[in-house]
Amino acid sequence: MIAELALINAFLKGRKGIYTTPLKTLANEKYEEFSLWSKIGAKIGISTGDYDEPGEWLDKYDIIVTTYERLDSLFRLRPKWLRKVGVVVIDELHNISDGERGPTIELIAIYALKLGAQIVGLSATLSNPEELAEWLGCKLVLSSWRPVKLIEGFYIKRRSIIAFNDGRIEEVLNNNLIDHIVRSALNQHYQVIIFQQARHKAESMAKNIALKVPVIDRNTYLEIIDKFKKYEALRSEIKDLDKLVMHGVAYHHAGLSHGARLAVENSFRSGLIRFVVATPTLAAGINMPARRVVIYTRRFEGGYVKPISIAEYKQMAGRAGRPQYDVIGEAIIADVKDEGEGWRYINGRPEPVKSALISERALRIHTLSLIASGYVEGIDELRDLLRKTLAYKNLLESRGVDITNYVIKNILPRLMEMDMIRADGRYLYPTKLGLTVSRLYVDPLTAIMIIDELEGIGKPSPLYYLTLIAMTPDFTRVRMVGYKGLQREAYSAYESGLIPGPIRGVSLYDWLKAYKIGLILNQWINEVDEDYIITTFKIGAGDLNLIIETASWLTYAASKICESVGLKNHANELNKLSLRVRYGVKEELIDLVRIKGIGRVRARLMYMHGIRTIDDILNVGIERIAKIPMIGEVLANNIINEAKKLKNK
DNA sequence: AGGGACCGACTTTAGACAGCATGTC
DNA sequence: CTAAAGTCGGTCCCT
Repeated sequence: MIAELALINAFLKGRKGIYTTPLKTLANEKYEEFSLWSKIGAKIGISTGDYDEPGEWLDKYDIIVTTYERLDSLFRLRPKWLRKVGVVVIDELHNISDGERGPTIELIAIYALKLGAQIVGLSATLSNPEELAEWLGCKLVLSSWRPVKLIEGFYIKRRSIIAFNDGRIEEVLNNNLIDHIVRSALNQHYQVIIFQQARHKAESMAKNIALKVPVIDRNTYLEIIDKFKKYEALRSEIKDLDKLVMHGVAYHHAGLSHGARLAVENSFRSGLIRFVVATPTLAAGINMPARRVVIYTRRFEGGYVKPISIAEYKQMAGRAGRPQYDVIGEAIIADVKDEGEGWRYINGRPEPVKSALISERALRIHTLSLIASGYVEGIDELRDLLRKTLAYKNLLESRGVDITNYVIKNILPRLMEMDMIRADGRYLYPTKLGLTVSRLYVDPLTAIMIIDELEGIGKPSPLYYLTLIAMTPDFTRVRMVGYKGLQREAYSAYESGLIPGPIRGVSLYDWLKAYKIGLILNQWINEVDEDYIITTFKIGAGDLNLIIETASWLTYAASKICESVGLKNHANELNKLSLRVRYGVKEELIDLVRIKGIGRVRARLMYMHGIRTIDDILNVGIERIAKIPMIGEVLANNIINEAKKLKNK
């Protein structure tokens, strides 16, 4: 409400407002919510990687909803309308301590301050808001109001009870927590979300629960299956989840396709599904509360098992209680080692957030962007700006270290070696490469790895390019399993020149991972069926999507990077490859797939029926197109119209 | 010979943003 | 640094 007041206040004064969130789904949600304000004439816009409207275009909107990275990218492009921005709202501000994405938030805040905009930071899990408010020059507003009362408790196995913080004790029958939770939920007719910390645990627990729950009625079951079909979950996913939803149970994690996730969320919200076992995907953002939430707290990380943070726990506990239906919500911790730990989760404050703008990677990326976008034109200016960061403040206070020295002595020279930045006395300016890299939103190191590897080699195969981009730091964060057995195969591929060797700084495992990603993408661009790919490579549909998305972005970026340093042949090859990755097609279908309404499957069918170019479509006549399987008259008509449009361009 | 219980070695472990130009099957 | 589940292949025993 406070954020909305600030946005509307700015609008009434003729200023623009920006609302920035960590997730695309959250951005969509806010965009829809804010659309209400069109009643008073405010024009609402959205800008994420999914819907782009290039920088200058957004001028027509009064309130713009973005993701953090998108806003950072907009600030770098410096469209003229930025002058008109009166307020920047940063949602889920605690993310500032996230190692990957926190630095982006920090930079957004700095840019906004530089614009003189009012900043509104929002967070429900922040123990040091005073510190952040002071840094941002904001006034702190605290509120503990919550639409539904939250009661927290934990399971004490030794005594076979759940102890709640309102003093209530709940007996656990047979000392079997999940059995008890399921039984009470069935008796009292409420829904439960269980948070596990590993995908396989979420899946196996969902299967166990399904065994304890009677089959639901057939119509409800069919309704759920319909949703999976409507949202376009893959056949293999429906097959896996079928036996669970039959009992009103499902699992939910990022390995599922977007469609399968939507189907689970939607079925739960409409009460068709009673139990969902999820990983922390459901903790942030998605509006899917339940009367009861059960939380497992142990996660394997960095070589051993450790408990999740209080902040993470609070984030998940916050899912308990549905505003329209419940008077209270209950969060139950399932696996504390003793009572002390239980109370620490319940009564403890979330860990104070600290700046993450201290890693070499983050500083490299953002130092380049500051100079490339012209916010900083000299060393002294750079130093002044860095002194405004939270990182500067945190490091000076905790260790007496001045981070600006590190940037100027280590990061800056490295960027100059990469020939992305040049200095003229104390004046700093970007090279063409530096400018390109910053605009493409890639890590400078990614660009250097690509250039170094491709310089001086001829025309490698798609697999070579794909393995290369999969090795870059912008890609290695993608999860991948089952690559250890590929060592021998990878070496022989390397020896026959099919793939690049491990580039300096890339570990053996990252190289093998890259090879497996290369193999997967190579299948994808050769039109192998999605279901077949995920089964043979043992990855989730969601994982495949992430790989495709990332590869499509990075092949495009690689193409532009090659172009900027005169590697023209590679630029052309990579450009073609990026289209092939985006659509999952062989080269001969690139022309057809440009048409709205035609993807990889229909394009192949048309090709087999002798329609191979846009000209063919315009020449053969509607009957022949409508006769092709999966294409009817309506679609054929649309296809012809779209082809005409493309032809006239 | 075939089936199944059992055992030990080995593998794996959360999430999700970004370019560009417009929809997919 | 505080683990646990699944997979795979082999062995042993019974029918």
